[in-house]
Amino acid sequence: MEEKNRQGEGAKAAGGWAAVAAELRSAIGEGKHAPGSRLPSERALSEQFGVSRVTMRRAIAELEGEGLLRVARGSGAYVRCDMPVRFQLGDKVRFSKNLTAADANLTRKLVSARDVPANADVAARLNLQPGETVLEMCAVAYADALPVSVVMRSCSAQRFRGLAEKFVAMSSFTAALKDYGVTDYWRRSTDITARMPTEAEARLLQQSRLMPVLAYAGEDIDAEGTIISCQIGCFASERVVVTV
Amino acid sequence: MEEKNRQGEGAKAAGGWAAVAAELRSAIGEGKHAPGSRLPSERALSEQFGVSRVTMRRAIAELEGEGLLRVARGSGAYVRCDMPVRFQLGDKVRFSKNLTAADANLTRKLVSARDVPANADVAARLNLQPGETVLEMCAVAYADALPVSVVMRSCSAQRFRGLAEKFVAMSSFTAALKDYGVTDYWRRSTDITARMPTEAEARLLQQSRLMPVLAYAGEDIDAEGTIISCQIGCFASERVVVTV
DNA sequence: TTTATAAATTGGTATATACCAATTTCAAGG
DNA sequence: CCTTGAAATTGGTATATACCAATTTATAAA
Repeated sequence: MEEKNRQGEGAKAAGGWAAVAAELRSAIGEGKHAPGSRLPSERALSEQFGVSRVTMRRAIAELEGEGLLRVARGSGAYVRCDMPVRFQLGDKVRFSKNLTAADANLTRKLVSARDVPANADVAARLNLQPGETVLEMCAVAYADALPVSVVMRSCSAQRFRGLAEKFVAMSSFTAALKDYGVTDYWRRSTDITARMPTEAEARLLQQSRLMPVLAYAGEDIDAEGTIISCQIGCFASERVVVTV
Repeated sequence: MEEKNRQGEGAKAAGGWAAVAAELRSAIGEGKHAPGSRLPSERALSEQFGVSRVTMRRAIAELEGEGLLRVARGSGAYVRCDMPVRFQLGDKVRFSKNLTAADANLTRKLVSARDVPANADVAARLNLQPGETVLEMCAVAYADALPVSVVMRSCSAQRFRGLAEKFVAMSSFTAALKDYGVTDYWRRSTDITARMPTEAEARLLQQSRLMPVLAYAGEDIDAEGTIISCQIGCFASERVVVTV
């Protein structure tokens, strides 16, 4: 049926999707594919490299995971122009230039808000009884129109009744919280780890499902040490570097 | 040749690898596959779910990326027993119970050490001239035999000549640095982000290439503010939660 | 019993093919 | 010039099949 696979006796060095990925990676690094430009189609590339489309796709997925490519269905694969170049061909890593979040225009958008009974985890973190009603808000943060984080914020529904509406009106949590007697608040602690995004998160962050996110969880407290809210969210790793 | 694909008219709901992954995820969540136990082979599962082995593999890869499964070539796929359960079927995230790194037995092992000319990035961070020789050491940190991080540490080769040997002998950087007049040192700042591991990193961390790592970069300074070394490394996200 | 070897099992890679779905392109119509 | 809609392009998903590579299991030899 197929031509009796000749894996191993191939002429192309160590063959396989990894070799194809390495070759493509080098070609991009050498400027053979300009940043921002579109790569040839998968079908064309697979022919060019002398492999099947499946193998070609595997190689492309690898580079997408590295942040070198951005793949758009129906359109094509593009060389990322903000060139993170986090990877050096050895086993060393270089970080992208600090995208100065300072001078970026940060905005927030409320995606959803609803009252739900607190589960054990949230109840413990908010010092509430399990089952007590909490206001759960999902918001996306943007830096100059680019989404950088999506966060699920939970707080007592009793104490902060109507907070969601106030936030939408004022477009600021800090301002909205003032109506509840919270003049200032701080982050008590933050837990950070890395994981793959859910489909919803990838969509909200406008990032590939193959790129991980920087996940975090933490609680906000006011001057008296009372817990205001707890947050669980994630940053788009391709656009955010957290400095501690 | 094949039986004319009937995608879309399938009987299995929304069909596709995502549906298979969801079904398998639920089955595991419901305890139909005990933690630590081995799943049926890919070939058996694909038959059981009524999909091709390729599709089955895609679904399994998804769950491996979520940290639910550990896949071992030649052996099988196992349900992870430390069950992180970071994902909740909605769009919420729950964190694993803090693996108390405090009472874990932390050890370090030097993987490699060599003198190399500093590239622009390292030179700038160490306040050296580009091309000046730096000592580049690669070390892996273990918590109770489990690798948790791999780090590439660079420092001036002139000032810290023989540091690698001293570290191996004393098995402690802090102790070894005392021989160079460094009584104490601090972390100036740390940049954190998430990315996929290189093949070498995945091997050293004994983790799947489908699981991301928590990447970091930072510099150590002594009491006078002089830069001692700069580090670029990553944590195994499946085993580490960084608390800030 | 232990060791060495062969066979079976199981995941990993690769090919060819077919069709779906989103996007882009382009020609016709207003 | 703009809009509409068909056609082409391009990535996404799926099947069947074959062979490679690491591991495990069974078997034979010492």
